[in-house]
Amino acid sequence: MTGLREEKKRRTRQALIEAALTLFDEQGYDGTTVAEISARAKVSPATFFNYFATKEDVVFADQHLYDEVVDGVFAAAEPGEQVAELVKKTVHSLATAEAWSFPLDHPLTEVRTRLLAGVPALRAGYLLRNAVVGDRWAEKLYEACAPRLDRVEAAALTGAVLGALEAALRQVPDGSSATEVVLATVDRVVYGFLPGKKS
Amino acid sequence: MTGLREEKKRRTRQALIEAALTLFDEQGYDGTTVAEISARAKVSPATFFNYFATKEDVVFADQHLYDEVVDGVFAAAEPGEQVAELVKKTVHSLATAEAWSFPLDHPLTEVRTRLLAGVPALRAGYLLRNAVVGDRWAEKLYEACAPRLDRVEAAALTGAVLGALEAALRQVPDGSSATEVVLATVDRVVYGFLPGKKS
DNA sequence: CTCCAATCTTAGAGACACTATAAGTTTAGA
DNA sequence: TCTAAACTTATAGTGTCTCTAAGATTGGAG
Repeated sequence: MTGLREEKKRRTRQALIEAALTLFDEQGYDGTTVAEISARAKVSPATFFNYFATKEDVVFADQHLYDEVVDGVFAAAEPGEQVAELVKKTVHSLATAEAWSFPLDHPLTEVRTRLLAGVPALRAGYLLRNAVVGDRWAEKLYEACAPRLDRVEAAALTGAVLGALEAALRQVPDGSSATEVVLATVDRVVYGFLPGKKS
Repeated sequence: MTGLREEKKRRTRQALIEAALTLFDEQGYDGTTVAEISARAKVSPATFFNYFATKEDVVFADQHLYDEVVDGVFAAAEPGEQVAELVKKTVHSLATAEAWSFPLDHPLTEVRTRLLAGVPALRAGYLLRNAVVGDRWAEKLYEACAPRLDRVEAAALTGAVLGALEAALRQVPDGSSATEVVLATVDRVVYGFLPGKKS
């Protein structure tokens, strides 16, 4: 079923991502044109926009999968599950999701991380995608936990978790353990919202 | 000292903001060109970019003042002040700062709020500016409170507060009291980070 | 009042992201 | 092998934004 057509598309897409990240690394994001990216991937500029709606989209690759990750957590949740547990499970699932089109130890993963932190336009795109996932997360959390939480509380909780993680991870020195920071940060935020439920 | 020159510039700037917001309201953000905005304000398109670096900048007006608000809070802080107090003071100062080039009851204020929430590109810009203010806030908070907080904790705390507020305010129905939501949300986030300091 | 210098506005040319359309090419399946 | 669908591409155009240089306006000195 995975015909020659699909395989070719997959390889073109991957070639575009690799070409883009490599050029962004060498020349900067603003210093690289879509024409250069597509030339390096040996396709026409029109084809680039066939795969990615915008130039910045190529950096975010498969991040849209986060929506499905959130849905999956709540689909698997038992009714009446603790709010704190649901939040932590979601964070864990998001943190370990393979939504980056490269293995974590691939050199271009580091390039992408550096771009997301350093190029304002890309940080903005990252924050927006984060916030949109947060909207969905809040909605699911509300549905699963009402009336223990109202809509405002659910949004504040998910917003706080995502906001804290984005800011905190920015301060973690390279090579240091991000996982510990994630766990500690989530614990503290959740504890503020749900004092009785400290795990 | 406030010569005729400065006054004229101020009026041109205000005219551009009003023209832009009015047209965005009538035709949508994407459906409005810089040429239309500058025509309505009776200046050339080149002049528009003299006042605003980008089309989206016109929506954010004087939001850069938030940097000075943050600096002001920490300049006025006494050494050894409680972390919780500093955070709450900063939120209060940010919430009441006049950084919107209109009185809060001006009709265009509502238009701007609707645009920031509804147009993805503008929400992204808003989130980015929020995050940048958060970076500065975290740095100041760390300087004022070290070693009671480390850099990661300071960033997580400010990120959580800003993230929670952005998400929560999105859920508050029109006309309902945003102030109460702000206060309650900040209390909960701060309490998570500083359990002994509940106010 | 006059003129100079600084500042502000503007026109014009151009780079680049992105859209729309239509034509050409490749693949899947009958 | 032939056809229909899917994919790629060229072309032309719109709109944001940059740069440069020329024109207009203002503040201050003589």
